[in-house]
Amino acid sequence: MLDIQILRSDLDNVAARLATRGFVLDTARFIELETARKDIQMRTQELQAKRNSSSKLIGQAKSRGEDTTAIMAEVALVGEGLKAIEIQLVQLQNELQSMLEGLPNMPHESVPVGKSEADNLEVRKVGAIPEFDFVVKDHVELGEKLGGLDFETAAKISGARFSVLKGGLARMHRALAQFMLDTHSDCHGYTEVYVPYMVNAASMRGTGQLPKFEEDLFRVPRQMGEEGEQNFYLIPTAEVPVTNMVRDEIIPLEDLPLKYVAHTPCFRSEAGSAGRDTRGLIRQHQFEKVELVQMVYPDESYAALAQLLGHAETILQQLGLSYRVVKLCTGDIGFSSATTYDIEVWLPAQNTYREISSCSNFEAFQARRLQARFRNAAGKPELLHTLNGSGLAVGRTLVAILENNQLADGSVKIPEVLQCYMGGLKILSAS
RNA sequence: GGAGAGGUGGCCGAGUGGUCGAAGGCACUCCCCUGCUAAGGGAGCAUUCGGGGAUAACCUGAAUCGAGGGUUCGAAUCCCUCCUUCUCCGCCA
Repeated sequence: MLDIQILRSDLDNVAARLATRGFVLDTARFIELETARKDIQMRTQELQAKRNSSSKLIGQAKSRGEDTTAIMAEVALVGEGLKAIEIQLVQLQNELQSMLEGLPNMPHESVPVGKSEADNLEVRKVGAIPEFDFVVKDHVELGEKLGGLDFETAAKISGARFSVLKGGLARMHRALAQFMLDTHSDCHGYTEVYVPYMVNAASMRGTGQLPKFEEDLFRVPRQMGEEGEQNFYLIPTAEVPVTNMVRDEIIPLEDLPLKYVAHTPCFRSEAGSAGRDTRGLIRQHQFEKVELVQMVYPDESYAALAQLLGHAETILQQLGLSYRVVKLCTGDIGFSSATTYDIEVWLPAQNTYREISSCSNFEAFQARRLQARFRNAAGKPELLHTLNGSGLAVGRTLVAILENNQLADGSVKIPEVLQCYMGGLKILSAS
């Protein structure tokens, strides 16, 4: 959520910056709502002040044993007027609030202006692209040949876009998550956390998935009390539960930065991407991810983003995978993000780089919704900056290893750093 | 699932209809005192949103005592619904 003060004081500039990401801010509507809000709010508060002071007088008069019927009648009249105008005020504030919640974050000045992913900026390429002297197989073929990847059974028990992993593949999948968790907590200073996979609506709202992106989520209806219904939502990323840990909190300055790593499943309905990546593990309703989350002092958030990106890259380097880092342009960054770097891993069978991590600085955008603050040197609460990034998406990492480490006979070399997680095994073969 | 007790400011903790945004304590900030031990005295110290002011200091209004609704001229205090925490029992991984 953007700071409404900025909208009030610098509306045209905000509109211009949002326009770079293809968002049209209805400035006329904002001004209209804001003007009405100001008027109604002032009138409401005037009446409330009158009621308060009169009620106070009644209290004083009664304690002296005086007659209060006249003044009470007068205040009752004020109360009537108040009821009506308070309803108006609440309506206006709700409209303003939902308009505000619908606005995406403003891109950082350093973000390249562009319309689509075609305009993203390649920052660096790391690692040589592997060459093969045989025709490469994709991960689906490799996995099925190895007997460890089974989409038909997954379709039977759940449906499309689910998978069953078996044997060595299942174990490598687990090994990857362990390796990532251990690396980030032992070497990069993150505290490992275990968190709920279902969260309430307030949490989804806090990190910006709601109200705008409900269609991408899996909702779990839940009967509450007599008639009330209160939904759970399956998390689309660990970002949601982990970042929400600081919702409505004031963190002591000396505790910053907070750095958390969590391994969770992620659930996405992918409503908008029917027909894309229907083959294989690339795009699933359920996948696993090791997520890095930081809450930091505002001045340090860009340094923290660079670090966090490096932490994610370390994993790819240690696995021996080739990748590139891309800075997303204004037209391609996510709703809540001010700056995003994607890490894309090389997939031989697709002959291209594919996203395996996304690292973002949200600045105060999430913190404002979350009321996630710290106490600054002057002792005043101030909004934190929040960041997160995948470190990494486990399923896609598995895909990358299968495809990049394949041998001519369809067996797959296990990266050295994973071998200790796999009982010393060096190679996956059909056996 | 059953029974009971709670949810108040950064923390602890008073407060059962009226000058309470809220006693007291702790922590913190500033000043004074004291040459020295986790000593004493004084002052300040919630958040959010408005209005004024230089988008300062500051002045001023409103809202907020788990959430939402209700009663009332007036609610932290009374009523209703919900959420949540703790204790005991049951059950279970």
